[in-house]
Amino acid sequence: MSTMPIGGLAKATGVKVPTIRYYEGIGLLPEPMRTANDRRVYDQATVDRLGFIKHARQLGFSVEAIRDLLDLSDHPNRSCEQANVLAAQQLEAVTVKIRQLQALRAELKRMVDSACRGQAADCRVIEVLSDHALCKHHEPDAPRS
Amino acid sequence: MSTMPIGGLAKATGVKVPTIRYYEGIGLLPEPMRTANDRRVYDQATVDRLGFIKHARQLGFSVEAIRDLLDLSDHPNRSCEQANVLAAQQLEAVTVKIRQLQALRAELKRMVDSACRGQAADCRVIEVLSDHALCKHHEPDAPRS
DNA sequence: TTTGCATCCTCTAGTAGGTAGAGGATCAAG
DNA sequence: CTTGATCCTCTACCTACTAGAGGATGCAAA
Repeated sequence: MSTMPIGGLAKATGVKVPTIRYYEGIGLLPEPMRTANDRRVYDQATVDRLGFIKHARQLGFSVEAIRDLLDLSDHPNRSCEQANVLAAQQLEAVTVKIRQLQALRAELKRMVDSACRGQAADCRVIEVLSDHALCKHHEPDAPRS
Repeated sequence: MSTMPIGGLAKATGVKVPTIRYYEGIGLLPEPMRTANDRRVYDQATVDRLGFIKHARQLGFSVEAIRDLLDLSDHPNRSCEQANVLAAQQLEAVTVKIRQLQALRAELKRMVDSACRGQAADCRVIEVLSDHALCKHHEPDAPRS
């Protein structure tokens, strides 16, 4: 009943077909059963697992972190200490990134607000980019995208 | 006087040596003069140009956008209209990303705040990840890191 | 002068997290 | 029975770099 081909799993979860195969390749999803003609067959458990993965990716967890979280989810009698640690780390990482982006946004906003209508020679945007001293954020690191 | 080898340029700008060669390879930096022994020699103009690139990267501009911005910077009599557009686009992209990350942070915070001390079976973190319905953000797209 | 370490060169491959396409087999509907 | 959608594997591409191999050179101390 609730068995489906890879396209069905894709529709059920909103994860693209090549991405599903990719997750299988890197071991996030187990190798599924196959039909006589080598087509993958999935069940509801895989829908749930892939939903978990998708949600975690949306929250910005790395594939490696997800591997650990799935492992915990697969072994409910283990301590969930590590899940807490991973979540806290991710929260911290997101908080830091927001701060970086806000500094960045402030500088971009100043650039945009003073945008000129003339030639590049007088362009504030170009000028600010040319002279780091003109801007107020002096972060040591670029916000890693 | 102000000519220097690639390591000097790296020190002067804070951009790593392999990254400088990479920028040359993709055409962001012009091919520099060479000594008799094939070593790259840079001048102050390149320091400035690389500073421009670094700053723009810190602001999150893509290499392609930087290519356009450098092109404008190289032709000061062109209209800077496009620089304004690029800056505005980048501002918009950063604004959107901040909003996404804030929604995400809220959900992570809820997860972390309700962290349990027990076994994975009862873990809120695992549970929330397993069931998207438990969370309040229903963004269609993942925040593209 | 020799030793030895830092710096330079080119080239290839790896990173994360996928996406895109080639080339071919198979399924399901009309 | 044919047509179009879906499936298969495999390789290559994406961004923006980073790491390392393998070898040549520069510069300073002993």
